[in-house]
Amino acid sequence: MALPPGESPGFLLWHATLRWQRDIAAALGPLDLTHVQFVLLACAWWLNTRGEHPHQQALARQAGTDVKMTSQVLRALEAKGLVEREVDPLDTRAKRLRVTKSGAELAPRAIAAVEDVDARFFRPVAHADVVALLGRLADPDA
Amino acid sequence: MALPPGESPGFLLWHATLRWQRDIAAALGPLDLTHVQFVLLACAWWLNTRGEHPHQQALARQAGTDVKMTSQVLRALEAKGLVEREVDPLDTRAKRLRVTKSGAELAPRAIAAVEDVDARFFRPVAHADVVALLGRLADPDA
DNA sequence: CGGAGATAGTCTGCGCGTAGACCAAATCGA
DNA sequence: TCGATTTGGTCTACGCGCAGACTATCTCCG
Repeated sequence: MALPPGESPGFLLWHATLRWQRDIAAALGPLDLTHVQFVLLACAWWLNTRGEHPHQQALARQAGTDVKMTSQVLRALEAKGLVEREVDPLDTRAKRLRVTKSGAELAPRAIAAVEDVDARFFRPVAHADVVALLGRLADPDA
Repeated sequence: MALPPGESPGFLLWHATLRWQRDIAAALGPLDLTHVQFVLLACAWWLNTRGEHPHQQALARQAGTDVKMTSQVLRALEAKGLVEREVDPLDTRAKRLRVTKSGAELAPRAIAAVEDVDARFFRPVAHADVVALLGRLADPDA
């Protein structure tokens, strides 16, 4: 019990992410995107460029987001005219995702903004170290 | 642009923290505490054992939490009978925090549970590496 | 064919996490 | 001393993040 918890790894992880999220939010604010909106837009856009029009489930899997939240955020993106959700004729339960022209124009700019934040945020540490360490923590089975 | 973002440090940081938060929540659930409730209870308890009865602001500074959320969560802890918020006679705006007998009994158990999660969660990596890396990311000015 | 179970998506509810506005009390300075 | 500013705390609002329940559809198997 060595509080104050300045040395607790979990505490540091938590605060590092909070700080990172604030930086990301500040960078995406001018683009009128939240962090999660960005992630889903970017993932959908990337899949679209590969010729895939994923279901919401597939996108959630790709982005590592909760399916229920994905549903909700995608509707927000749809309301902003950045994506379209069309019913899959082969499975009328599911919806295929298509990034609109406006979304396709926004996505690369948002990605650049986020990569810029990442570069600045992680500048104090070596890239390979971060990826190795966080990769193991984010998904120990990988 | 190397999506899927499996290699993006920010993406990994985000997901590592999400996973950690789920583990923490699972460990604290049986104690009827959320993560933030735990942090504030533990910090207040620790300060109390040092003979300090901090204001909410001071506790928020110690825990690195938002002041407004701290206010709200402390009222939840008060409703559970874990802390008391008594008006400071020297500054009637402020409230001094005192962990109750019940809170003082719960805090060490919760701390043990969280330390257990941390030990398991960070087992795949070296403790010194994590602290060095996350410490710099959590507070680059330190 | 028809019922059982699985799957895609949505709805409700709760607790952070952050921002902006607000109030009351304390402090500082002319 | 009185007014301006600062400080401690609360309120409202919005968007995650997660859990549980719900509908509609699809699939599989007898």
